[in-house]
Amino acid sequence: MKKVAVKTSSQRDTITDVAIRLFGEHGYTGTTMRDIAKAVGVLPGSLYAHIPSKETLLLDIVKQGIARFLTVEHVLEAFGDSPEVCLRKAIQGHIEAVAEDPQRALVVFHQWRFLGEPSRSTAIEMRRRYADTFVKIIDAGKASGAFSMKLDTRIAVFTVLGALNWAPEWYSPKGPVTATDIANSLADTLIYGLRDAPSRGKARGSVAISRRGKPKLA
Amino acid sequence: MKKVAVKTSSQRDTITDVAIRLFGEHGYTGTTMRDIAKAVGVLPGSLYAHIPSKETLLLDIVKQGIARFLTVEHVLEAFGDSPEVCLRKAIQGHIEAVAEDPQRALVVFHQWRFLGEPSRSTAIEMRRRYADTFVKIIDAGKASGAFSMKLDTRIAVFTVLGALNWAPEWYSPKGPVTATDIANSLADTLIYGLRDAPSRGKARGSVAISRRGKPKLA
DNA sequence: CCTACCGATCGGTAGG
DNA sequence: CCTACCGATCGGTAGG
Repeated sequence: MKKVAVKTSSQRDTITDVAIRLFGEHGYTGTTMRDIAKAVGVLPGSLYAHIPSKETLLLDIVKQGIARFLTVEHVLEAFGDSPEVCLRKAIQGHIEAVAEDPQRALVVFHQWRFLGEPSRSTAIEMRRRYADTFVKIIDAGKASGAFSMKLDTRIAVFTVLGALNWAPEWYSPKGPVTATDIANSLADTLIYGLRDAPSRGKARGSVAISRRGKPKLA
Repeated sequence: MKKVAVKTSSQRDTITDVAIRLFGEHGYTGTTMRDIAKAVGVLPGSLYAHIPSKETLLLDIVKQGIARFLTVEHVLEAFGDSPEVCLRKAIQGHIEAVAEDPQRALVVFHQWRFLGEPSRSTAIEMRRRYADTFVKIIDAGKASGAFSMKLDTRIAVFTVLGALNWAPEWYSPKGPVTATDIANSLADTLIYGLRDAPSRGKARGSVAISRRGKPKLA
């Protein structure tokens, strides 16, 4: 027995949803308002009865999209969790958000650049805050001994986020493996990879990663 | 004592180089021929004395770019190398190619979609061949026992390539860490991560990654 | 490589 | 949400 009144989405929601798909596939600059109008089923000018501009559409998608990813911040609140469990939960949350809408993830990861100021700075700050969740987990892991102390936190975070952010490029709900299995596979590889190992950093005889200056997370 | 005749690059090379930077920063569809002309220092129509079209410019950049990455295929020829050493060399080669020109890498990874057929299919085939290098290394590692037999090769390759392909988003030659150190850090994390571990695949009690069908590498 | 220009298309609007 | 349209800009070309 399913509720029949599933909530009629507003026309603005329809436009936003169409824009996510087109921005994801052809990029923001590669999508025209006429493309969106045609896919929605109205004439180009009619879109402006529901939205103020093309850029507002992108801003809404990016802001709500990053906000969705930011829900994984909750994993930090479970104090009982070890850094490994914390990282696994964060990876699961991230892949869940990707699987929920891979095209939206693509827009969030690549199209925010086309926002004008000050929207662009807002998006960058939200992304920075998201990355910071992973910084905290990895730093906690280094402190607890779960992860190698030889790790450069900045590079470790980019390694993890890189592997995760590539997922929307290949994930398909019709693919052979479920999102949950993908998340656990990524978590296994990344968590084991961050552990200490006798040979780490000795590959070319280097004692540790040499720095030219202060660490800095973009 | 340096040779003074450094080779005067042709105007076409200049145009291509400018296009790499603009396509990398604003995307193919976000860059106009007028943008390129202004940056080169000629009037828009003058570009067509050197190139046939905007898309030819993209095709050249993408083809030469992937070809640069394909030079890492050579690591497969060293039969004496263990899969671990092979993977480390491949990662080093990849990061070298990224560091050599991060913007070109960005175009190779994201702008090939805007090629029309049959160029697009050619680019996809070259990318598939590149990914196949990593498939072979990981399969060899699974066979030799270097990497976990529980690994799904397809997911493992995407994990590695995801971490590597994200590098141009954050790498800077003026950054605090050298490209060589970045490559070795990535190699450490990924190689250790792919090894077998008692708890792998047991995170949620799953015996192995369940499949809905046959494996398939995009 | 410039002058001068082409038809097509862009994001967006006035008025209903 | 449509009709009808705006000025700006697009990739590309002819002729020199």
